[in-house]
Amino acid sequence: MTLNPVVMNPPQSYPTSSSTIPNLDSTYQSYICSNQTKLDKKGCERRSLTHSKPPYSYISLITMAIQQAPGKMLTLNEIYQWIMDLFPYYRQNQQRWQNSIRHSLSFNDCFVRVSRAPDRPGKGSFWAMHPGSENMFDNGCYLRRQKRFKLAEKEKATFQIRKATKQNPCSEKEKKEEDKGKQRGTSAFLHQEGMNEMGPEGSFVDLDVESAVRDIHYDFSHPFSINSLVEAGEQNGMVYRAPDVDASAVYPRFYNRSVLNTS
DNA sequence: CGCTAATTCAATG
DNA sequence: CATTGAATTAGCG
Repeated sequence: MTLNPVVMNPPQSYPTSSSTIPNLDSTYQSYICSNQTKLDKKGCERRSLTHSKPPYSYISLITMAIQQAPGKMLTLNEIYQWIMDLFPYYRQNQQRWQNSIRHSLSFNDCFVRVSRAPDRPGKGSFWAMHPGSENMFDNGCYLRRQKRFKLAEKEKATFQIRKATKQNPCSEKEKKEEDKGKQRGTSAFLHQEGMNEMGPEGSFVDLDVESAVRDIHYDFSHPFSINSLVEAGEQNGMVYRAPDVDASAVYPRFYNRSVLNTS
């Protein structure tokens, strides 16, 4: 899955409608631009639009969260946290959007639940990307994908990730714990079975979670990837700096909604 | 405008 | 926390 397609140069002009959002990067830049505090005609400081709704679908947000994770898998709460840390908008109405996140995780085949192995106790299971969903956003990060990633009923019923062991840390914290521990050993694997007509080899396929989940060619080192942008933001004290543009012209929908919600 | 992806409400385990 | 359904909203070709 590549959320940040081949756009080496940031757009000189920003999209004027949601239908022209080319990819995650310019989308993010535009979003940041729309969040700049402005002064209204009376010179009064208008509420910062930091809380405007991010131009990403829940599918995109979840995918980004999981991909930026060292272990390429996160627990529900870690996903919530990542989203809230990056987008202030989601610090509000948590009950509503978090329910939507849960619905997305369960409903979309691109997300697979990874149950915890005995050696990694904790609350809730992990969520990872299905290995076959890597090209979901190849045509750019749209609010809506062209096609939904859907598994055949056959595969859906038999495919599942069995366990997440310490070989698959999902956070920096756990990563450290793992480091002082040992390396290979317990089995973490993708488990597929039931395809009897495929013979012994095909009827039971074990794939290492590490290769199946972690080694998907994510490309987040791209200079304009969201991660790079986020890092840049953090280095600037989370003070997003962007060209001065008219936010309402970029994302009128988000802009207006935010204004209406101003409290 | 039509198709269908995404979001929301919410019941149930 | 996870799954599912039904109804509604809303991107995008």
